[in-house]
Amino acid sequence: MEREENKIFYEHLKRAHLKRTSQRDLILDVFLDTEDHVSSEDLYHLVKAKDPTVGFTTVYRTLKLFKECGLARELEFHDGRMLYEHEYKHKHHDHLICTQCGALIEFYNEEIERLQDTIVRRYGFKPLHHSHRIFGICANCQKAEKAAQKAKASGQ
Amino acid sequence: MEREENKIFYEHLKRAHLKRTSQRDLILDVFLDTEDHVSSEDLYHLVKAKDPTVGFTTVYRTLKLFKECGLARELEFHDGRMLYEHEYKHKHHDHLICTQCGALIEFYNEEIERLQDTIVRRYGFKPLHHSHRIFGICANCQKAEKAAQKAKASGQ
DNA sequence: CTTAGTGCAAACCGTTTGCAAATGC
DNA sequence: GCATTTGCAAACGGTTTGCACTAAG
Repeated sequence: MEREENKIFYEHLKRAHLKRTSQRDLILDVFLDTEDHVSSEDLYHLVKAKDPTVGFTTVYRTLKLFKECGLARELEFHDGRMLYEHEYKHKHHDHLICTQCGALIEFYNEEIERLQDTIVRRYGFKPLHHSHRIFGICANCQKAEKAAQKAKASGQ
Repeated sequence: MEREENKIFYEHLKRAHLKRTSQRDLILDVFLDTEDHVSSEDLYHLVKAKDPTVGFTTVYRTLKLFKECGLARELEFHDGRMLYEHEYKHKHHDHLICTQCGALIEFYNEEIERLQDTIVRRYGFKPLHHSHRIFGICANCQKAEKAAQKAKASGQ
């Protein structure tokens, strides 16, 4: 199953005089099949399930290649780990991060993006990318918290 | 030289049944004398200059105490290191980060803060704090870059 | 047959912890 | 005296690199 992303990747390899290998092919396929966000570790395990001979280093380095050619976006998770998400044909967005369960909720706000532009202009700053994260408790965890409090109160 | 911050710290210690020590006193004084942003490493060296017997661990742990009592805010720098800045009587702000020289420029935008509120409300998300960083090249580095290009062009 | 990729193991690096000795209360 | 703190050294955990071997072009 050839996707547009495969072509983009192969062209990136050619452009940089890099080689197409079975490992890279597999890692790309597995990455494209993921949803949401994966760590290099996550992806490594998914790949290993299909071919146990692939090493972590290769997965790690291949993710860097995906980043270079615009297939993956790297984002800093709440504990300092890096997560990867699809970038190709995915609109830019930022994240709400639940510090309890780690859930990631994507948001996008045109107005904020516009305001950022006016801010950087004011400082003569040339923006390359940004990371806008709001940390807190997601709706689910709040519900669970309330239920736990209730149980505790009635138990006493 | 007793400052308001000293009182805040001592009260925090008392509240938590923690002890006031000469090390903690020194570390607080040195921290209060810093401007802008320091890493735990930076602060350690500044403290060590005044008292070489103080260990890194103590500085590190004391910074955590400052954070707890609202004297310091911890922020994630561009390479994953943590930086600390004064929080007491300092208005909330976010940062432009120069990926070339590491310069930090503070910005604050009322409108963005307001928009964040409406976003979290939409998701029933309870916000605790946020980190909004715009990475790019600061005005100074852009100038230096242009000068270098010019020099190269005339040299050829 | 030359250049790049792979996988292992080890280095890295800031952060964090276990512990025995020291200190505040 | 008891509980907390200190400073050392070592663990930690994710990331990154050196290197001998393998594979692509």
